[in-house]
Amino acid sequence: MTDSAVLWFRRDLRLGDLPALLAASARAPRVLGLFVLDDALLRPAGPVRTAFLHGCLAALNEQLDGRLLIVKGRPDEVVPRVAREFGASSVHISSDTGPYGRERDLLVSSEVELVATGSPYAVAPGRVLKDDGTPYKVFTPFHRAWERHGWRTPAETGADLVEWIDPQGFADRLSTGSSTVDGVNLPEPGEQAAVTAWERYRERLGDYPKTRDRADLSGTSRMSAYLRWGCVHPRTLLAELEERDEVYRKELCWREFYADVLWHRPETARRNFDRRFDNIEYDQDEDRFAAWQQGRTGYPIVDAGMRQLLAEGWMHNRVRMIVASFLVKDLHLPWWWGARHFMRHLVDGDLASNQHGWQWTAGSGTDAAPYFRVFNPTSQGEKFDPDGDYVRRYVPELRDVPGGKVHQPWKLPVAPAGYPAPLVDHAEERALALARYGAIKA
DNA sequence: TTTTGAGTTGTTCGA
DNA sequence: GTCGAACAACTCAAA
Repeated sequence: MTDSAVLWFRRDLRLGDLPALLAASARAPRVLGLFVLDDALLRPAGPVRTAFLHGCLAALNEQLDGRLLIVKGRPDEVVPRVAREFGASSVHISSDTGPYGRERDLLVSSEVELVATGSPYAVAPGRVLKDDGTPYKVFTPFHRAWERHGWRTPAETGADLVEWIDPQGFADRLSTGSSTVDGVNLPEPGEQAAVTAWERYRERLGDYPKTRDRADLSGTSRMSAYLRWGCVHPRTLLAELEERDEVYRKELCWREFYADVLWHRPETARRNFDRRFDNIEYDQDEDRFAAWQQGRTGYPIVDAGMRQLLAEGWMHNRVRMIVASFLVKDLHLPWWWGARHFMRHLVDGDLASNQHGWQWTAGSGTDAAPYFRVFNPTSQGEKFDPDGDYVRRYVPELRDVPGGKVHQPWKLPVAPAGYPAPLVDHAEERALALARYGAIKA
């Protein structure tokens, strides 16, 4: 037993149910909390996710009575230096199972003793395997095996477990950056906010199966940003679900499935999971891409979604599928263009869920949508935003169009001022998409 | 090894 | 308006 240890926070910005903290406390009575602002990690993130991160760091710092050490730099340089400086013999982490995190941790572990305890998942990626020892490629059997595997109950941890080392005077110490972005409505950051949001949502969990697909209602839990930064662990949520919450539990499992897929196939963060789709013909139309990004396609549900993304750093899950289908199958643009845009703007942007969600839409992923499954943006709008409230909330040009009529503005006697005509004809583009997908099968 | 049942999220067409 | 079938085979998982 030595005197002190480092707890290096990454995507586990909390103190409750944190096994790495338990492990650190078993090694040393005095612990230094560290976060490394790593350019490589933050590069794909835009101002929104960065601001939310800073908010979470500020909240964590407050929980530690101002003793969180934030340092900018390369982890393989910063972490060993900090450990040396504070006389720590071990550095404790929760595993990061993404492609970048794995390489980074391998590099750091050649310099210091890196002790990994726990992961951001109820079941760590790589644990659920088929009887023959190979990973699952289809969700439903993975889900069955994942439920069978099970997970621990939440660990009892908290700030009072150790004495936190005060890093006052450490030369490179930074304070947290801004936790706001002009014009963007972000969720309240931090562990306490996550717990409060979850407690409030729990009362409405029973409605989840009925309302989760409705863009106009607040039927989803909006825990994604908190799960992204580990303000709360999925185990904590799972422990409070009941039998009847199967649909919600399944959604948490999707997050674990995609993390598992990325663990086994790290290259699929950039490339098609199914390499046969490398031959699909995509267009390279920057103007159409810009119209999609800005929410000026002339299809109201698509434009509302893209504008919600810019206004809130978040988009309703159903609408994410609609805009993704539109980019890939109506505009014929590469899925990774859309994936990159999402990763830049989403406050909950998670590499595994994002890249594989996009590949599902594009047809190139695990358990992919059959290629003939092309979302119709008009009927999806009418189905999941029946009164048009969602569209009017984000598209002011259509604010005076009543009810569900808002989904087909081109049918109105007078075209709404300032709103664009449809960028493409859906029926035509659908036929073209089917033809291109059919071509690679031949 | 072989066989069998099944596979997130949809649309369109024709009866 | 409502309903079922077609869309297309193919791969996966497990018995």
